Amino acid sequence: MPRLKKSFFNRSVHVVAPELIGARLLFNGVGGIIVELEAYHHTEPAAHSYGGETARNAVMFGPAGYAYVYRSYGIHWCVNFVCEGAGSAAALLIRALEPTDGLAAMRRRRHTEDVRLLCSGPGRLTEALGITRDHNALALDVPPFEIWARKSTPEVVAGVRIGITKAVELPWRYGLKGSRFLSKPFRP
DNA sequence: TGCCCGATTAACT
DNA sequence: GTTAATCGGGCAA
Repeated sequence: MPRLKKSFFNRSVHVVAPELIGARLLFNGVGGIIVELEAYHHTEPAAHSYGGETARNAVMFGPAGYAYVYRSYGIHWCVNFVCEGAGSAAALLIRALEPTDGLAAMRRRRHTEDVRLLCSGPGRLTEALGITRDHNALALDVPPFEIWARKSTPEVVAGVRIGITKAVELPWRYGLKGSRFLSKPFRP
């Protein structure tokens, strides 16, 4: 399967999102299958880019195919894939992986043996992969990032996003149906 | 400069 | 189900 190039991300965030479910994300060789993500767009108030460009969210306003990393609750790091290209300020928050590569490194960083607790959550997966602010604005199509296209088309489900207080009704959360590695189940 | 609060998690009851 | 931890962005003063 081909490694995804920047052009892959240069489309509507809602086209890219379901195509990334089932894709493999590696960071320095550590990672797994993307099973959950959420879309954000500058036209809706839950997005960091909603209020316009600032020093923190500048990467979201740049070209597609780059990583936007931010600090969450002063404790965790979260990683997004910028989509749609300059001006759209759209991105996909990676929320959960099914761990497949570098399990030993993940267990060491996460201080747990339980494979279900390694990457099931946006803050957990960045800790497991070793992603921090140092990696903000890195390109997604060259190391340390590697993103591999999925081999088949999985069943994708959608639902409302998690942990937000604005635009709560938008069904912009995407997941791999039936995965046991989701950060939370999807409501039927 | 000060204050509020968040795209979360883990450890509680 | 509830809550502490922890800190930088964004905005009011």
